[in-house]
Amino acid sequence: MNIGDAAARAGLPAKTIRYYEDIGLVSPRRGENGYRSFSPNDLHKLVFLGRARSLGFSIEDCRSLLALYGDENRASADVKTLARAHLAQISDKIAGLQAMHATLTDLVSSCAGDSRPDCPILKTLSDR
Amino acid sequence: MNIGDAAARAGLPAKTIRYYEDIGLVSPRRGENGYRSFSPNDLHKLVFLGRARSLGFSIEDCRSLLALYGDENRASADVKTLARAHLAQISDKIAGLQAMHATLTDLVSSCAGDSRPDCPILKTLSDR
DNA sequence: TCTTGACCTTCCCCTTGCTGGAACCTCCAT
DNA sequence: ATGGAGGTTCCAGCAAGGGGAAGGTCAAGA
Repeated sequence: MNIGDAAARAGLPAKTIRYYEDIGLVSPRRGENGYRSFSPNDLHKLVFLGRARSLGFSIEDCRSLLALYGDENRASADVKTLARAHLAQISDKIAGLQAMHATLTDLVSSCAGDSRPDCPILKTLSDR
Repeated sequence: MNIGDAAARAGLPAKTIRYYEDIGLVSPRRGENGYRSFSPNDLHKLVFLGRARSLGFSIEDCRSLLALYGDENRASADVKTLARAHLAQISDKIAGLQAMHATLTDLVSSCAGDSRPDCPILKTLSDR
């Protein structure tokens, strides 16, 4: 299967797949013509990667997850640890964003939003 | 005031301040020796930038905010519009992260996390 | 057979918002 | 005069790809 089909089936841009090959996440064979040839297993990996990425796992996490997936003797504890660490990062991000959101919501609601220059948003940002 | 003092007072790394000068957000004068010399107004801008950045505004948003701040004839509506757009982006990000969080929480809680290889997390990622 | 258009290849630069480091200059205190 | 703590520039790199150029290949239609 050529990269275009693999991309369509995996739901990933071809560019992304090439990048994944570049960094060693997948290693499709090459045909006589130099085209990448994706096996069902390669495709499967790509789908796996797409899902892991859509859950916010970093590329390095994905590399670890793929390794664990391929390891018959893995301990599910290792997967769980990785996922929990990621979960904690997500929580942190959410908390940070919610703090921003709260502050900004206050500021926005206190701003008249008319043609006059007075603006509590700018005032807050520039306050001494 | 030299960059080190400006950095300490603004709560920004010196590197960041040099970067901000590079992209035209601040324009401190230069002394005879080539050192940057920050005026109180420059410092004020840096503090402004630090706060805006900490609220998640992009550099380009910061540029606009600074321009609005310096414009006596601004309409507060323009500031509000900018802030609201940013708020919407934050909301989107939060929603995305919360969806990830929910999914991952489910997966994590369903994983035994022991020494056996069976793992619903990997199973979900690799499911056909 | 020729050509056209879709697909593939590599390559390098661009993005965001900095951060680290190398090589070098300047200032102040001893 | 010398040492160390500042400052300066420039270059490289991070995540995770995206854009686009220059060129090779393949399959179908005239």
